[in-house]
Amino acid sequence: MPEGNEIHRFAKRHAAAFAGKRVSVDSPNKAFPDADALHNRKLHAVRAHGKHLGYVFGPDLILHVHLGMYGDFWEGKMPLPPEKGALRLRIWTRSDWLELRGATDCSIFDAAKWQSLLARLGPDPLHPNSDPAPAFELMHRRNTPIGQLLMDQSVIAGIGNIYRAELLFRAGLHPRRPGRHVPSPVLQSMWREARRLMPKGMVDRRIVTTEPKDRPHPRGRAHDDEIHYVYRRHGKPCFRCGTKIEKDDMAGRTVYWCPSCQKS
DNA sequence: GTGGGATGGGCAA
DNA sequence: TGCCCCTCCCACA
Repeated sequence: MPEGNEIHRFAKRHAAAFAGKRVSVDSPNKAFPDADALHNRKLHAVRAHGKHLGYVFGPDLILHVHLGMYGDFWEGKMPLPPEKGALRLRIWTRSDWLELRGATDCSIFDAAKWQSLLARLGPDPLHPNSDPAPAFELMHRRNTPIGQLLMDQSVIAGIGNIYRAELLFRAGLHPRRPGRHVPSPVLQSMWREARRLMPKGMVDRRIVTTEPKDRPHPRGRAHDDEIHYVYRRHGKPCFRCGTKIEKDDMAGRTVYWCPSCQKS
Protein backbone atom coordinates (compact mmCIF):
# COMPACT_ATOMS: atom_id res chain seq x y z
CA MET A 1 0.00 0.00 0.00
CA PRO A 2 2.44 2.65 1.06
CA GLU A 3 5.09 4.98 -0.18
CA GLY A 4 6.74 7.42 2.20
CA ASN A 5 3.96 9.98 2.12
CA GLU A 6 1.40 7.52 3.42
CA ILE A 7 3.81 6.36 6.12
CA HIS A 8 4.20 9.93 7.35
CA ARG A 9 0.46 10.37 7.29
CA PHE A 10 0.02 7.26 9.40
CA ALA A 11 2.63 8.53 11.87
CA LYS A 12 0.76 11.83 12.30
CA ARG A 13 -2.66 10.25 12.62
CA HIS A 14 -1.52 7.54 15.01
CA ALA A 15 0.35 10.06 17.15
CA ALA A 16 -2.75 12.25 17.29
CA ALA A 17 -4.90 9.34 18.45
CA PHE A 18 -2.50 7.46 20.74
CA ALA A 19 0.64 9.39 21.71
CA GLY A 20 0.81 10.41 25.35
CA LYS A 21 -1.69 7.71 26.28
CA ARG A 22 -1.55 4.35 27.94
CA VAL A 23 -2.72 1.88 25.28
CA SER A 24 -3.98 -1.65 25.06
CA VAL A 25 -2.12 -3.91 22.62
CA ASP A 26 -2.78 -7.42 21.40
CA SER A 27 -2.09 -9.71 18.48
CA PRO A 28 -5.20 -11.74 17.64
CA ASN A 29 -3.39 -13.96 15.13
CA LYS A 30 -0.31 -14.31 17.41
CA ALA A 31 1.96 -13.20 14.58
CA PHE A 32 3.33 -10.45 16.83
CA PRO A 33 4.33 -12.38 19.95
CA ASP A 34 5.71 -9.30 21.76
CA ALA A 35 2.34 -7.57 22.03
CA ASP A 36 2.32 -8.31 25.75
CA ALA A 37 5.48 -6.25 26.23
CA LEU A 38 3.61 -3.17 24.98
CA HIS A 39 0.23 -3.80 26.54
CA ASN A 40 -0.80 -1.16 29.09
CA ARG A 41 2.26 0.98 28.41
CA LYS A 42 2.32 4.61 27.41
CA LEU A 43 3.04 5.39 23.76
CA HIS A 44 5.34 8.43 23.78
CA ALA A 45 5.71 9.28 20.10
CA VAL A 46 5.44 7.96 16.56
CA ARG A 47 8.38 8.46 14.24
CA ALA A 48 8.61 8.01 10.48
CA HIS A 49 11.60 7.83 8.18
CA GLY A 50 11.15 6.79 4.57
CA LYS A 51 8.84 3.80 4.66
CA HIS A 52 9.65 2.90 8.28
CA LEU A 53 7.54 3.61 11.35
CA GLY A 54 8.67 3.61 14.97
CA TYR A 55 6.20 3.63 17.86
CA VAL A 56 8.21 4.75 20.85
CA PHE A 57 7.12 3.10 24.10
CA GLY A 58 10.53 3.54 25.71
CA PRO A 59 14.16 4.16 24.71
CA ASP A 60 14.68 0.46 24.06
CA LEU A 61 11.07 -0.37 23.37
CA ILE A 62 10.30 0.85 19.89
CA LEU A 63 7.70 -0.95 17.82
CA HIS A 64 9.09 -1.00 14.28
CA VAL A 65 6.57 -1.40 11.47
CA HIS A 66 7.35 -1.76 7.80
CA LEU A 67 4.25 -2.32 5.73
CA GLY A 68 5.98 -3.79 2.70
CA MET A 69 3.77 -4.58 -0.24
CA TYR A 70 0.69 -5.86 1.56
CA GLY A 71 0.67 -4.23 4.92
CA ASP A 72 -2.07 -1.80 5.82
CA PHE A 73 -3.56 0.00 8.80
CA TRP A 74 -7.17 0.67 9.59
CA GLU A 75 -8.30 3.14 12.21
CA GLY A 76 -11.55 4.02 13.86
CA LYS A 77 -13.47 5.00 16.95
CA MET A 78 -14.27 2.48 19.64
CA PRO A 79 -15.70 -0.07 20.03
CA LEU A 80 -13.31 -2.52 18.37
CA PRO A 81 -14.66 -3.96 15.12
CA PRO A 82 -15.18 -7.74 14.88
CA GLU A 83 -11.90 -9.62 14.29
CA LYS A 84 -11.45 -10.21 10.60
CA GLY A 85 -8.62 -11.65 8.52
CA ALA A 86 -5.02 -12.08 9.67
CA LEU A 87 -5.00 -9.43 12.37
CA ARG A 88 -1.37 -8.95 13.36
CA LEU A 89 -1.69 -6.09 15.81
CA ARG A 90 -4.33 -4.01 17.52
CA ILE A 91 -3.80 -0.89 19.59
CA TRP A 92 -6.67 0.80 21.34
CA THR A 93 -7.70 3.25 24.00
CA ARG A 94 -11.11 4.06 25.40
CA SER A 95 -11.81 6.17 22.31
CA ASP A 96 -9.74 4.95 19.32
CA TRP A 97 -8.55 1.73 17.75
CA LEU A 98 -5.92 0.78 15.19
CA GLU A 99 -5.44 -2.46 13.26
CA LEU A 100 -2.41 -3.75 11.36
CA ARG A 101 -2.43 -6.55 8.80
CA GLY A 102 0.08 -8.02 6.35
CA ALA A 103 3.15 -6.05 7.38
CA THR A 104 6.62 -7.11 6.27
CA ASP A 105 7.95 -6.31 9.73
CA CYS A 106 6.32 -5.69 13.07
CA SER A 107 8.87 -6.16 15.84
CA ILE A 108 10.50 -4.50 18.83
CA PHE A 109 13.67 -2.47 18.20
CA ASP A 110 16.00 -1.20 20.89
CA ALA A 111 17.62 2.22 20.54
CA ALA A 112 20.72 0.82 18.86
CA LYS A 113 18.73 -1.09 16.25
CA TRP A 114 16.60 1.96 15.48
CA GLN A 115 19.72 4.09 15.11
CA SER A 116 21.36 1.60 12.78
CA LEU A 117 18.20 1.57 10.68
CA LEU A 118 18.31 5.37 10.37
CA ALA A 119 22.01 5.19 9.57
CA ARG A 120 21.46 3.05 6.50
CA LEU A 121 18.60 5.14 5.13
CA GLY A 122 19.13 8.09 2.81
CA PRO A 123 17.59 11.51 3.40
CA ASP A 124 13.80 11.58 3.49
CA PRO A 125 12.26 14.35 1.36
CA LEU A 126 9.29 14.48 3.71
CA HIS A 127 11.42 15.63 6.64
CA PRO A 128 11.45 19.44 6.42
CA ASN A 129 15.07 19.70 7.54
CA SER A 130 16.59 16.78 5.66
CA ASP A 131 19.67 17.49 3.60
CA PRO A 132 19.59 16.01 0.10
CA ALA A 133 23.29 16.58 -0.58
CA PRO A 134 24.41 13.03 0.30
CA ALA A 135 21.77 11.60 -2.04
CA PHE A 136 22.81 13.88 -4.90
CA GLU A 137 26.43 12.97 -4.33
CA LEU A 138 25.74 9.24 -4.48
CA MET A 139 23.59 9.58 -7.58
CA HIS A 140 26.15 11.74 -9.27
CA ARG A 141 28.92 9.24 -8.73
CA ARG A 142 27.15 6.13 -9.95
CA ASN A 143 26.57 4.55 -13.32
CA THR A 144 23.44 2.91 -11.93
CA PRO A 145 20.27 3.94 -13.78
CA ILE A 146 18.53 6.88 -12.14
CA GLY A 147 15.36 4.77 -12.01
CA GLN A 148 17.13 2.32 -9.74
CA LEU A 149 18.80 4.97 -7.59
CA LEU A 150 15.46 6.63 -6.81
CA MET A 151 14.17 3.31 -5.43
CA ASP A 152 17.29 2.65 -3.37
CA GLN A 153 16.28 3.49 0.21
CA SER A 154 19.90 3.92 1.25
CA VAL A 155 20.26 6.69 -1.34
CA ILE A 156 16.93 8.43 -0.77
CA ALA A 157 14.24 7.20 1.61
CA GLY A 158 10.53 7.01 0.99
CA ILE A 159 10.17 6.94 -2.80
CA GLY A 160 8.46 3.86 -4.20
CA ASN A 161 7.51 2.64 -7.63
CA ILE A 162 4.73 5.14 -8.24
CA TYR A 163 6.69 8.27 -7.33
CA ARG A 164 9.74 6.94 -9.14
CA ALA A 165 7.81 6.71 -12.38
CA GLU A 166 6.03 10.02 -11.93
CA LEU A 167 9.08 12.03 -10.79
CA LEU A 168 11.09 10.77 -13.77
CA PHE A 169 8.27 11.70 -16.12
CA ARG A 170 8.06 15.20 -14.68
CA ALA A 171 11.82 15.58 -14.93
CA GLY A 172 11.84 14.36 -18.54
CA LEU A 173 14.35 11.65 -17.60
CA HIS A 174 14.48 8.18 -19.08
CA PRO A 175 14.66 5.68 -16.19
CA ARG A 176 17.79 4.09 -17.64
CA ARG A 177 19.83 7.29 -17.73
CA PRO A 178 22.91 6.67 -15.58
CA GLY A 179 22.89 8.65 -12.34
CA ARG A 180 26.12 10.39 -13.25
CA HIS A 181 24.54 11.75 -16.42
CA VAL A 182 21.73 13.52 -14.62
CA PRO A 183 22.60 17.21 -14.25
CA SER A 184 22.58 18.60 -10.70
CA PRO A 185 19.75 21.06 -11.35
CA VAL A 186 17.57 18.16 -12.50
CA LEU A 187 18.34 16.21 -9.32
CA GLN A 188 17.50 19.29 -7.29
CA SER A 189 14.23 19.84 -9.07
CA MET A 190 13.27 16.18 -8.61
CA TRP A 191 13.91 16.55 -4.86
CA ARG A 192 11.76 19.69 -4.81
CA GLU A 193 9.01 17.93 -6.75
CA ALA A 194 9.12 15.00 -4.34
CA ARG A 195 8.71 17.38 -1.39
CA ARG A 196 5.85 19.15 -3.12
CA LEU A 197 3.98 16.16 -4.56
CA MET A 198 4.29 13.54 -1.86
CA PRO A 199 2.47 15.36 0.95
CA LYS A 200 -0.56 16.03 -1.20
CA GLY A 201 -0.56 12.63 -2.89
CA MET A 202 -3.34 10.81 -1.08
CA VAL A 203 -6.89 11.04 -2.35
CA ASP A 204 -9.42 8.43 -1.19
CA ARG A 205 -6.51 6.30 0.05
CA ARG A 206 -4.99 6.31 -3.43
CA ILE A 207 -1.81 8.01 -4.55
CA VAL A 208 -2.65 10.68 -7.11
CA THR A 209 0.20 12.25 -9.05
CA THR A 210 -1.47 14.10 -11.91
CA GLU A 211 -2.29 17.79 -11.76
CA PRO A 212 -6.01 18.60 -11.64
CA LYS A 213 -5.77 20.47 -14.96
CA ASP A 214 -4.63 17.24 -16.66
CA ARG A 215 -7.55 15.26 -15.32
CA PRO A 216 -10.60 15.26 -17.57
CA HIS A 217 -13.07 15.17 -14.67
CA PRO A 218 -11.54 17.23 -11.88
CA ARG A 219 -14.69 17.40 -9.80
CA GLY A 220 -15.65 13.74 -9.54
CA ARG A 221 -13.59 10.85 -8.23
CA ALA A 222 -10.68 10.53 -10.63
CA HIS A 223 -10.77 7.49 -12.89
CA ASP A 224 -7.92 5.01 -12.34
CA ASP A 225 -6.44 5.94 -15.70
CA GLU A 226 -6.27 9.62 -14.76
CA ILE A 227 -4.39 9.56 -11.49
CA HIS A 228 -0.88 9.00 -12.88
CA TYR A 229 0.94 10.18 -16.01
CA VAL A 230 2.87 6.97 -16.66
CA TYR A 231 2.59 4.54 -13.74
CA ARG A 232 0.61 1.48 -14.87
CA ARG A 233 -0.34 3.25 -18.11
CA HIS A 234 1.74 1.10 -20.49
CA GLY A 235 0.19 0.89 -23.96
CA LYS A 236 -1.91 3.98 -23.33
CA PRO A 237 -1.27 7.39 -24.89
CA CYS A 238 0.83 9.89 -22.97
CA PHE A 239 -1.33 12.78 -21.69
CA ARG A 240 1.29 15.26 -22.89
CA CYS A 241 2.28 13.94 -26.33
CA GLY A 242 0.10 10.95 -27.20
CA THR A 243 2.99 8.49 -27.53
CA LYS A 244 2.29 5.08 -26.07
CA ILE A 245 3.67 4.62 -22.56
CA GLU A 246 6.20 1.82 -22.25
CA LYS A 247 7.12 -0.49 -19.39
CA ASP A 248 10.01 -2.76 -18.56
CA ASP A 249 11.54 -4.67 -15.70
CA MET A 250 14.22 -2.82 -13.77
CA ALA A 251 15.93 -4.80 -11.01
CA GLY A 252 12.79 -6.79 -10.40
CA ARG A 253 10.33 -3.90 -10.37
CA THR A 254 8.28 -2.59 -13.28
CA VAL A 255 9.20 0.86 -14.49
CA TYR A 256 7.01 2.97 -16.80
CA TRP A 257 7.95 5.89 -19.04
CA CYS A 258 6.98 7.91 -22.07
CA PRO A 259 9.58 7.19 -24.75
CA SER A 260 9.17 10.60 -26.32
CA CYS A 261 8.88 12.88 -23.24
CA GLN A 262 11.69 11.16 -21.32
CA LYS A 263 15.18 11.36 -22.76
CA SER A 264 18.01 8.96 -22.12
C1' DG B 1 -15.21 -17.57 -9.23
C1' DT B 2 -10.21 -17.32 -10.45
C1' DG B 3 -5.58 -15.99 -11.10
C1' DG B 4 -2.15 -12.77 -11.69
C1' DG B 5 -0.03 -8.74 -10.17
C1' DA B 6 0.97 -5.05 -6.85
C1' DT B 7 2.83 0.98 -3.78
C1' DG B 8 8.78 -3.56 -0.61
C1' DG B 9 12.60 -5.57 1.09
C1' DG B 10 15.39 -9.26 3.30
C1' DC B 11 17.70 -13.23 2.37
C1' DA B 12 20.05 -17.24 0.15
C1' DA B 13 22.89 -18.42 -3.44
C1' DT C 1 18.70 -13.03 -9.44
C1' DG C 2 14.90 -15.35 -7.57
C1' DC C 3 12.14 -16.61 -3.66
C1' DC C 4 9.41 -15.61 0.25
C1' DC C 5 6.29 -13.03 3.00
C1' DC C 6 1.02 -13.75 2.88
C1' DT C 7 -3.11 -9.51 1.50
C1' DC C 8 -6.06 -7.03 -1.57
C1' DC C 9 -7.85 -5.73 -5.99
C1' DC C 10 -9.03 -6.03 -10.61
C1' DA C 11 -9.39 -8.04 -15.24
C1' DC C 12 -11.25 -11.73 -17.11
C1' DA C 13 -14.13 -15.77 -17.43
